[in-house]
Amino acid sequence: MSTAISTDINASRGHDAKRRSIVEAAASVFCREGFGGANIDMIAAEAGVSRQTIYNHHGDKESLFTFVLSELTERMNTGIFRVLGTFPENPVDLQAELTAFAVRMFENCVCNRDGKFLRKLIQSEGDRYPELFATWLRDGPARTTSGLAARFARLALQGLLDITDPDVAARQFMALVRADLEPGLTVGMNACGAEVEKSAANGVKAFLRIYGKRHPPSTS
Amino acid sequence: MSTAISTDINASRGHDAKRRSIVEAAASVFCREGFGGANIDMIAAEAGVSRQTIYNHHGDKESLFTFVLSELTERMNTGIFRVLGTFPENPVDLQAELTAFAVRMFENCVCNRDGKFLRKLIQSEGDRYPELFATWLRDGPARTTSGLAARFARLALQGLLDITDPDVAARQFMALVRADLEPGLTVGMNACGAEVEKSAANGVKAFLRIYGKRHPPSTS
DNA sequence: ATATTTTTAGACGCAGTTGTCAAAATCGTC
DNA sequence: GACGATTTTGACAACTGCGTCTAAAAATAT
Repeated sequence: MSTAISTDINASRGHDAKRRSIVEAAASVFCREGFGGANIDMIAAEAGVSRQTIYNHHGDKESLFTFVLSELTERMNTGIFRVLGTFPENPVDLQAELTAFAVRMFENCVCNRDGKFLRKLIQSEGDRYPELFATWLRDGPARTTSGLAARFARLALQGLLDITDPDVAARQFMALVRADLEPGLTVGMNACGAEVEKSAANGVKAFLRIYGKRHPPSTS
Repeated sequence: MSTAISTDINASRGHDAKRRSIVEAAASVFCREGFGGANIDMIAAEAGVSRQTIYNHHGDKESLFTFVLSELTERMNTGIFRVLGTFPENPVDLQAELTAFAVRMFENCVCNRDGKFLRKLIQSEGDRYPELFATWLRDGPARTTSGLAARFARLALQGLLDITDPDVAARQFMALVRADLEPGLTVGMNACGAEVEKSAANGVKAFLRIYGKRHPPSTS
C-alpha cells in the first residue's frame, strides 16, 4: 500500500515536470499560431520533449488544446479569486485602496502570461469549443463580476458608496480601470507597470465620481 | 481609347463582383479558422468562385490575407468617421443624444459584420503583420479617440460638460458604453439591439455623473 | 543490480494544402 | 455569331503535418 503510493509520487516527479513544460509550450505555440497554425513538432521542440511523449500524454492535438485551455482557465480563476480576497473591506483611504486593488487585479490576472494566453485563445478559438468557452465565461468573468458586485454592495451598506445596482457598478469599475489600456489589451499587448497604475488611478477616480458619496454641500 | 475604357469598365462588372465576394468569403473563413486553419478551397467554395480565380486575383494566401485586412480596416474607418460626424453638436437633451450616438457607433461599427471580423482578425493575427496592425491602430482607434476627444472638448467649452482631460474622457466614454457588453465583445459575440441600448444608456448615465455639470446646490 | 516504466529517435503512411499549368467553358461586347 | 478576356475544371508536383510504429535509450522503482 505505502509502496504503491510512493511509486505514484516518485514516478510523477520527472513525469509531471514534462507534463507542465508541454502545457506551457503548447499554450505559447497555440497562442502564437492559432490552433490551425500550430503543429506538434513546434510544441515538442519548445517543450524540450519528443513528439511521441506529447501523444503519450494527450492523445491528439485537439485533446491537448482543450487540456491547455481548461488548465489556463483554472489557473486564471484561482488567481482572480485570490485577488478578489484582497478587496478593501474596511478602507480608510478608499480611492488609494481601490486603485491598489485594481493594479493587483491587472498584474496578477489580466496582464500576466497566463492571462494573455487565455484571452487570446478564447478570442481566437472560443467558437470552436462552446463548452470550454461557456465554462470560462461562467466560472471566470461572470463570477468575477458578481464577486466584485457583492463587495461593492458591502461598501455601499457601510455608507461609503452610493450604489443602486452593484452589478452594473462592478462592470463599470472593470471597464473604467482598463479604459486607458484599450485597445492594446484587446489586441494581445501586455501593459507595463506605469501604464497600468495610471489607468487604474484614472479609472478609480472616475468611478468614485460616479458612486462616491457626495460631500454635503458646504455653505461656501 | 473610349473602347478601351468602356471595355475596362464593363469587364470589371462581373470581375469586381467576384473580387468582392472573394473578399467577403476570405474575411469570413479567415475569421472562423484563423490564418493557419483557413484554406483556399474553403474560401473559393464560400465565394462561389474557383480556386484559380483567387490565385489570379491575389497571388497567394498571404497577399489575400493582407488585402482582406486592409480592406476591412478601410471600410471600418470610413464607417467610424461617418458616425463621428453625427456627434451631437448643439444638444438639447445631452443624455439622450449621447446615448443615441453611442448606439449608432455600436450598430454601424463595432457590432456589424465587418467590425466583428476585423476585431477578431486583428486579435488573432495582429502580431504576424506589424505594419497592418500599426496602420489599424493609428488610423482607427487612435483617431477615433482623438476625434471623440475634440468633440467632448467642444461640449466642455459650451459649458455643457466639466472636462479636464478630453482624451481620458473619450476613452472612458467608450469604455463605459461597452461595459455591459464585455466580455461578450472581446470574445467575438455580436450583441443584439436591446443589449446595446441598455449598455449605452447605463454608460452615458455614468459618464454624465463623472463629467456632467453639477447642478448648483439648491438650498434645500 | 535488475526489472519496469517512460522517453526518445527515426521512419513511415496517409491525408490535406499550396500553388501551377493547360485546355475547355463561359461571359460580355461588337 | 465571332471575338477577346475571364473563369472554370481537373490534374499535377512538392510540401507539410498528423498520428503510428518500432527499437533503442534513459530514467525509475524494487
